[in-house]
Amino acid sequence: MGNKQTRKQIVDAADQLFYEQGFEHTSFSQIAEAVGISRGNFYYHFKSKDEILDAVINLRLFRTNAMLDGWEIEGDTPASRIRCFINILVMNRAKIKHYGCPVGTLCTELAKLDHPSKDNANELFTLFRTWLRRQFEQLGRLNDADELAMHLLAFSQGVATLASAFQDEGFIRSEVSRLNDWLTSVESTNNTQSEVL
Amino acid sequence: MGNKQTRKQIVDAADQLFYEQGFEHTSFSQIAEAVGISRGNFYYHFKSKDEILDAVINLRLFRTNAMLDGWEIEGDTPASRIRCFINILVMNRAKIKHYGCPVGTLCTELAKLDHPSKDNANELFTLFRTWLRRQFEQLGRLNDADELAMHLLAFSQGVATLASAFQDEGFIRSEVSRLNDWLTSVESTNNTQSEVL
DNA sequence: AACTCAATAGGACGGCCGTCCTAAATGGAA
DNA sequence: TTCCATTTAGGACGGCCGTCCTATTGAGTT
Repeated sequence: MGNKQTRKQIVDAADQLFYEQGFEHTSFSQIAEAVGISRGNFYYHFKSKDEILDAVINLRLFRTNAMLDGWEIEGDTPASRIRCFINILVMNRAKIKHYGCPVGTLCTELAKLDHPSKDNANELFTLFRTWLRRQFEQLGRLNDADELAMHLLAFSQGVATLASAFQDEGFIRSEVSRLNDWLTSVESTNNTQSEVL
Repeated sequence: MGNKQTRKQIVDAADQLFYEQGFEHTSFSQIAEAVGISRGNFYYHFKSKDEILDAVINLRLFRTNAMLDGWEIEGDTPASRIRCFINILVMNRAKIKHYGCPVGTLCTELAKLDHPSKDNANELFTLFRTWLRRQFEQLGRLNDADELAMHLLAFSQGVATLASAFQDEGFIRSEVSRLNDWLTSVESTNNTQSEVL
């Protein structure tokens, strides 16, 4: 069932449009135009718009998992792996300036819509949280690994939100520099001591 | 022109609905029902939905200004005034858990819609930024007052976003406690030294 | 009581939305 | 070539949207 090629194109186009314009604001016509297919043909591949959303979220979950797995190989120390995470802010700074964080903005929108798929979207956050927690545990912070993970996650979110509001890529760079200093200080302290954020 | 009473009711209802459901997702019918007037009567008070949005943003700007002015009187030291800001996270934790930060979520939505009023909404952030910067200056941090203001603003945003995604009020409390510790450390260092966040 | 004008109710309008239906095209298997 | 299942195009549908129009209400003035 379903031409996998076309289906993939639809999900990719929806993924991008949902990010740039939001889920609700994106119409079938726009996705159809982006893919180059007719509007009516949609319902051969998906029964509803919500089903496309689920496919987009699953795609993002898959990509995120792959990215995190890649960092496990790439970084040879827990700290360097965490720096991979911190660096996505810099790497994606142009898009973040325009559209904010793909995870945060989607979760925020679905929460306001009280959308059935909002928990699926929140799972994206959980993915990062769990992964970061494991890195901090490997760093020796057994007692507060989850706290540090949430802390880092929260601050990244805030940086993305403000960078978008103030249209300021420089802010991303300077705050990432701060974050790296913070991580260095976390590395050099034992796990009973609590850093000042 | 315009019954000020009804107009105020419309703006108040829209303010709340825009916060809880988002701007785009809120319809005239919903606002009309909330106020208890007919849908057609709207256009006597406002020419368009965008005009209501502008009125809502102006209302929020006014309220924010009043709140900040109040804190200037309430807090007798710059640090205690900043703690007023930090504390709104705790005070509004129930609503934040459900709907996120009213400023951040609105700015994010309008940015995605590329809405003409997005700059007006961003002015809400600027209000906080400028006020916080002044407090940090009065704290003696002349060199990095704006940086500290943005830093605090960003982190508050992130806390609100994650608290909403994970439906976790406890996270707000613990991160606010961290923020207060951070502020204490900022107080006790001179302005040439940069804290680790 | 007659008049005025701000304020309201209610519905008409064109448009786009998500959804659904059906006929046509496509392309590999027999 | 014929057949059949997959895939596509295109339009119909009901509904809600934001917008606009007009008749009516109602309170205050003279």
